[in-house]
Order: sequence, then structure tokens, then C-alpha cells
Amino acid sequence: MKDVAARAGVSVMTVSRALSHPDKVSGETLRRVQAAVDAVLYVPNGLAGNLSSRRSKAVGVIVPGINNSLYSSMIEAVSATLRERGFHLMIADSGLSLENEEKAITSFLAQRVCGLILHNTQHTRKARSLISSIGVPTIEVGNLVERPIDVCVSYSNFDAAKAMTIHLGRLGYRRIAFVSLALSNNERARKRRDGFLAGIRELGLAEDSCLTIEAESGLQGGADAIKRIAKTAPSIEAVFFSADVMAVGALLECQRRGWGVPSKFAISSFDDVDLLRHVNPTITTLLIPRAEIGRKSAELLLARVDSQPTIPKVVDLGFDIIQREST
Amino acid sequence: MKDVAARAGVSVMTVSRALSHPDKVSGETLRRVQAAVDAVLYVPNGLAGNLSSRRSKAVGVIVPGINNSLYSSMIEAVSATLRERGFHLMIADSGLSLENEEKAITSFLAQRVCGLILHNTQHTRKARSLISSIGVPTIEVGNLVERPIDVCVSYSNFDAAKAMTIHLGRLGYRRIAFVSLALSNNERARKRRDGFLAGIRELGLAEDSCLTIEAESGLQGGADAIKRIAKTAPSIEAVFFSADVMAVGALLECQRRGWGVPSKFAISSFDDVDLLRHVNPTITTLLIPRAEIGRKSAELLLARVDSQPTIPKVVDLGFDIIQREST
DNA sequence: CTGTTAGCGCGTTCAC
DNA sequence: GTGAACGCGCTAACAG
Repeated sequence: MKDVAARAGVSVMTVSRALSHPDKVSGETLRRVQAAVDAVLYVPNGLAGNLSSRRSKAVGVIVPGINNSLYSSMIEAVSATLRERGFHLMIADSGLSLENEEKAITSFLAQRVCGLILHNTQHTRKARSLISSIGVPTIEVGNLVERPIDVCVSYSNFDAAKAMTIHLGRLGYRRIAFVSLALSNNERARKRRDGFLAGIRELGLAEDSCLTIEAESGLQGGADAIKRIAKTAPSIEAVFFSADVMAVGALLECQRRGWGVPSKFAISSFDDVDLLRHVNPTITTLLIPRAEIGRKSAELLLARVDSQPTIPKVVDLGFDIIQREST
Repeated sequence: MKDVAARAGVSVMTVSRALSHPDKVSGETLRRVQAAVDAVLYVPNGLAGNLSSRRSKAVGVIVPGINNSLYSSMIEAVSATLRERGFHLMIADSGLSLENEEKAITSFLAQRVCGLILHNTQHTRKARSLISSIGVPTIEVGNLVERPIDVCVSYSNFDAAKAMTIHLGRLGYRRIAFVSLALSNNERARKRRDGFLAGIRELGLAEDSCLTIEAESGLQGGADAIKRIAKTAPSIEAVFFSADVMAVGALLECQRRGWGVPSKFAISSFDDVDLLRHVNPTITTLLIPRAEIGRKSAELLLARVDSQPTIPKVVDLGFDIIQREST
């Protein structure tokens, strides 16, 4: 920056202003500075600027898995929103471990991110106290909580699972199975299970004619689950796969075995991934507004960073049921 | 840090040493410092440290799309490798636009990242000169180039497409169609097309009995492409979908129409996404070592950052052909 | 509109 | 083993 100042024949301060607040500088000076910047291929040192002004333009995002389209569609929306506003995106992968999340938070805080987006609503004690003692704006995503650290932007896993269960009941299915990811260490999965059970009760169905099982994620997990159900509970009429692409794995397994869908098993899923619209039959599912959650989170976070006044503490972005051929 | 020093009854310098080089400090002092750190919930300011030591621990990664499992599986591997070594990950999405890439590079350089990973081998002039004038270690990924800016870690799109084409020829298919993403603005797609044509020539097939078309990405793009081929070139025997999940979209469309695969159309794909193993028939494809590319890129980048001596300029991680039921 | 002064919070370099 | 001074590159707060 000194070089640029010398070359333009002005002070360092003027260069700084010309770059940060172009309107606070005369047109002539501005031109000279810009010419000098181009000549030297000057790249301002954002770190030094951050240190001096005591604020950074980096946002930290922590997700359970980067290579999972549900999270990455949210990240993409966050990324686009941040870029529009000139902010940077730092990403860490917690792999559903609270300890890893805590490490990532510590690491982000050490880099003085101006805000955090956490795809998780459970945290270690230390993580919570760190965030609140530093006072960094934080958006929690992935589940609706009543008392967020700061701000929560999400849909309700409980409500969504309950709504789908009731939807299946209204379609006439009375023996319904619920397949989820491992419940331990996964609050979202537990909330969905609770929503399912609430739906069963509200429908007035016999709880012992229904079923709750856990499965591995992925297509294989779904295929395994449907085989297990056929073997141990053949009277089941509908299966609600509450995560991931398990429903597709189950459908493909049914095709391999010549089992009709929905005649032998009706199938429903939780997220509207592209694939569900392309298989035969198309699969009934919930539409979770992942991209909108990302966009809204980033917007509210930046509003918090600008310390804009009243911001809602909890934003429920809802969900929709997409009825298709598989139910 | 001042607070910590006062609380521990030592100088700021001693605190700094206790945190960075614990072995250079007496056990007693170390204990007192750590107690003070815990008491104040002190989080060291990494930015200030970077500024002072003139190096940061952040790596910038630029991909054409965050929400694309081919890139995100690479990113995940990068993320894991960086975390092991205590480095941070910044991500930007260029959307296949060179202008956006240049902006992202400028932005990363301003944040003084210690290295760059670019999923792209074409860049604007300004981007190239910026990188080389700053001299920041840079890994290019996504296509094998002879003269990389710095280091290139990839597979060869040309060789892979050629190998698959020859594989199809050896299986007896003589009229082969090649479906790719839009060729403009996409060097990888062009290299694959060139590889296909080279394969056709090497097989000694009549070029006019073959076909090259462009399609939209995604399942729908594949479905549209196979319909177009059936209509305009029904004599085609095998279709090589050179990107994304188009092959699955095509297979599902064939199922809807009752067209046998491979009897009416043989189908092959480019990346071994999980789905290809689960549909009926399973789909022949290329295995591109995306995760290994990510891991290797991160490792070589960190080696460059540590200014380790001789590093290969071009690393070819190869590919494999996975023969399945669809061909 | 422009320049001057004084740090931002840490690491480096020397002394002690 | 420990501490004091200085500077990294920039910007906030004044003064001119």
C-alpha cells in the first residue's frame, strides 16, 4: 500500500479511503490511485484491515457432512448470498460429532469470523459458553428450537414427520413403518421419530401395528430396510423413510424383487431430491426449503452483523407435502 | 491476551510462548497460563498472529458448483486433510464463469490465503498474473494440463473418454453416441469429446455412423437426450453419457418407455456415483478418484506451503473402467 | 477533501 | 526461562 501511495503521490490514508470509501475522495485522486493499484497489481491485505477495524468479513459454516446434497444445497445458497454482499465463507465438517463441532467453532472464533451458521442445535457446554461470551452472531439451522443461542432458521422435524404420517393415514394406510437413521447422537432423527409417533396417535392407530426401525444411510440402507420389513413385518402397508435417499434404495429393491409400489408397500420420503421425481413410480415426499433456509440464514446473519435492531429469534420456514404415485 | 498475562502474573510474551511453544516455558508457568486462559475463555486472535508472522493457515478452494456431489466429494477430502493439519478451508463457487473465478481469487488473495485449489484449468489473464506475481502455491484440478500455473493434480478427461469409447467398441458396439454438457466455456467437456472422437478413430469406426450431442445436466437432461437420439438417430446402439447423472436419467426414461437396456440402447456413464450400482440394470462407468484427488491436492498444497523442495508438477491419478450390466 | 497520529493483537528480535 | 521494544498493514479519529 505504501508503494501505491508513493506511486500516486498521496498518503497511505488516502489510498485506504480511495479503496474503501471511493466517494470520500476527489475524482482526480481516485483515478491516480486506481492507476497505481493496477500498475503494482496491488492486492489489499484484508487481514490487516480486519485487525485494525476489528471486524472481519468471513462467516463460518459447520455442517455434519459436506458431501451430502441436503447440506450442500443449503451451503450453496449461503455462498451466493454472502458473495453478493462481499463476505467470505469458511466451511467445516463436524461429521455429527459434537466434539468436532466444538473444535471447529473454536477454530473459527480464533480466525475472528463475524458470524456462525451451525447446522445443528445441540452443542457442548463449552461451545455454548464460548459463543455467548464472545457474542458472535450465530444462526442455528436443522431443527426448530424454542430457545436458540441467538437465532434459529429452520423447519420443524417433528411437525414435518407428523404431517407426513397423518397424510399416509388419510390415504387409508393403517400399518405404517418408520425408517430412520441411527437415533443416538442425532436430535433431528429423534424429533422425526417423535413426530411419527405423534401422528400415529392422532390418527388413532394401534401403536403395535406400526413399527420403527433404524437403518444405514444411502441407497443400500433403504434396500436393507425394506427387506427387513418384508421379512419381520409383512403386514406393513406403508413405509415412511425419514432421511436421505433411503426411499429410492427401497423402491429399486422392490423393483428387483417384483414387489409392486404402492400395491405391496407404499413408500414416502423426507426430502424432495431430484431423483424422486424420475423413478417409477414417482415418490411422495416432503419438500424442505433447504435453499431458502440457507439464503434466509445468511441474510439474517448479515443483518445481525450490521447490528440491525429487532430480528426474529426463531424463523419457521415450514415444509410441504408432495403427493406422488408411490402412495 | 493482556488479561491472561495479568491474571497469570507473567508478561504477554510468556503467554504467547506458552500457547505456541509450550516446551519453551517452565512447567509451573505453563500451568498458571493455562488456568488463566480457561478462566477468561480466551480465544487467541489468529488474524493478528497471521499478520505478524506474515502467513495464514487458510486455503481457498474454488469449484464450479458446491451442490454437485462430484465436487463436494473432492471438497470433503480436502476438508478432512486440512483439518488434520490445523488449516482452514474457504470456499467459493464460480459457476463455471471465469470472471467469477477471478473475483474469487482476488478475494482469497486479499484474505491472504496460504494456498489455492482451483477446480479449473482455464483462467483469465489477470487471474494468472495475480497468482504468479503473488507467488501463492496453487493446485489446479479437474483436467490434466502440461503446463500448470504451479501444480496440477487430476485425471485425464481425454484419456478417460477415449478409454470408455474403446471399451464400448471392444464390446461390439459400432454406432456410438456421445452426450455431453454444453461445450462452450467448459474445457473438460471439450476434452472428453475429443477423447471420444479419438477413440472412434482408433476403433476404425465410420465417424458418420456416430454422433455427438449436447444436453442439459441432471436426470432430465439425460432423459431428453435419449429421446432425441431415439427420434433422430434410431440406429445408435450405445450411448456414452459423459457427465453428471445423465446416464441414470436416460435409463429411467428407457424404463418408462419399455426400451431394453442394453438391448435397444447400451448406456455408459462417466463418474461412479452410488446410484449407478443400484439401478436395474447397473450402469457401466468410469471410476474417477475424486476423493483421492482432493486428498492429494491438499497434501501437495501443504507441502508447497511448507516450501518443501521437489514436488511433481503434474500428478495423474488415473481412472478405471467399471463394466456392469448396461453394456 | 486530505494528512497525521495512534493503535488493532500478536510474533520476532534481541537483551536480561 | 523470561521480558521489553518494535513492526506486520491497515484504519479510526482527529486536525488541517
